[in-house]
Amino acid sequence: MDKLLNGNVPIYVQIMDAVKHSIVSGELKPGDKIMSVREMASHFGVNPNTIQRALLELEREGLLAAERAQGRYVAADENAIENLRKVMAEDAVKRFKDEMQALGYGPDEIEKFWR
Amino acid sequence: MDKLLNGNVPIYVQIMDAVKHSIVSGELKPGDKIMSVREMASHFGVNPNTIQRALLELEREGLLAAERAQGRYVAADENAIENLRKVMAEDAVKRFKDEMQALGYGPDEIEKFWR
Amino acid sequence: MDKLLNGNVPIYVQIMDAVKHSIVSGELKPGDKIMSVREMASHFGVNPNTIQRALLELEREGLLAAERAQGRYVAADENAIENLRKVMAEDAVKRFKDEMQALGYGPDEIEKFWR
Amino acid sequence: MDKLLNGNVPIYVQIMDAVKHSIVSGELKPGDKIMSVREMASHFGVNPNTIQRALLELEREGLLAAERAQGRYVAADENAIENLRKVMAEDAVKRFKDEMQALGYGPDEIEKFWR
DNA sequence: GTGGTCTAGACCACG
DNA sequence: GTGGTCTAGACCACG
Repeated sequence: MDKLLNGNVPIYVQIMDAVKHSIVSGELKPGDKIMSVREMASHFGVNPNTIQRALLELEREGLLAAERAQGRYVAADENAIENLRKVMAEDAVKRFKDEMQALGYGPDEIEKFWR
Repeated sequence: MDKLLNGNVPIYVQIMDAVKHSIVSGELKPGDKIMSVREMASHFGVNPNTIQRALLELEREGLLAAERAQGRYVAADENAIENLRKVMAEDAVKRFKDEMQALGYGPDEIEKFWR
Repeated sequence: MDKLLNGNVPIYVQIMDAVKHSIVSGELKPGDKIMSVREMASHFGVNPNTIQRALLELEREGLLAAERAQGRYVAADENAIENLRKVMAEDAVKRFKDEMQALGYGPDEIEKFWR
Repeated sequence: MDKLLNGNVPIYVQIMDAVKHSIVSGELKPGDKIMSVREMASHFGVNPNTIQRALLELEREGLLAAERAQGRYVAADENAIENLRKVMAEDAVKRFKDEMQALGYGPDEIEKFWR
């Protein structure tokens, strides 16, 4: 019997994920200004420092950029976004396969669920 | 931008899921005695009442049964377990498809990730 | 000589029964809002958790439904209520027959008490 | 919504009832010796004083009698027992009718449950 | 306000 | 020992 996960994914990582989803889904396009730290903090109901950390991390990944006194915008170009989408999809696929395997379904049997 | 999930899956549901996984994976077989309420409580680090609730729910689903002073055991037969496995797999498939769609992949494009 | 019953019907079952009686007697009609958990707890002089358990059980039976922040209401329609009334009556009949049999009255002899 | 009964039938009355049932069912016949106070106390898991009170009450009703150093026996004759049976049955009938009425069944409708 | 979840801990029946 | 019930009380999400 496994241990519980009890939601131990850090909030700032969840924030990063939400922003990434907004980007790959096209809701946010290259160059678009994103919400201010304060706005996001109240939107998600978390501390502004937590938002700060998530956005800094996303800057390091090259997805966002900040311009002093102008706010943050999407820095990734179409190419980078397409890449991100692929990586996130592969992640989802991996998690899915693991889940199916835990249920006792081998790679071949998964096909059955597609027809 | 979606709201955060912030781990709002109730602990008792997570416990139910852990037990179900133990059953469909074959770790627990029909008739097997499961851990006592107190054991599970200390194993998962939660209150015995939370375990109680999860196990009662699983009894209602017909997966477990209790015998006073003897403990609980797996009440589902092979058939019921096979059924549960299928339902859980279909659930996983649905969640996966939703996730892929959120990333902008249509049903057809998902196929690409299998070759 | 039988053992004593010593009132071992759990309180939450007694609560369920009280609510069911209110419903089949027409005191509570389909769609009617019922007392809040806290109100019932103080009305019956028991812990809110005990009420909670009784009401959850009744939800599972489809008699009640809850709307977050709005309270609970009677979810059963006239048909379901009529059905419940029948089931409860058959239960009462069965208990009565058992009691009469314990007193040494066969099914035929019970008729005498009706004229 | 009614108040709960919460098992408020006094234990000594429940004991009386158990003895009466043993008598009308024929398990105990006129003249039969019954269990000692101590035996009954341990059988029912209650205080001997509670048994004492129940048996004294039954003596007052003429059902039992005690003989110093010999124990108690059934003092009622066949006639008295037959009478007791009738009274208890009428009680059961009354309680049953009340229950059915609470469920919304009139005296006539009760007949339906007999065919 | 409402219901939903959870903890901490007690006491019971049963074998 | 085991599961079953109950209390007291906290904290949460939701509107």
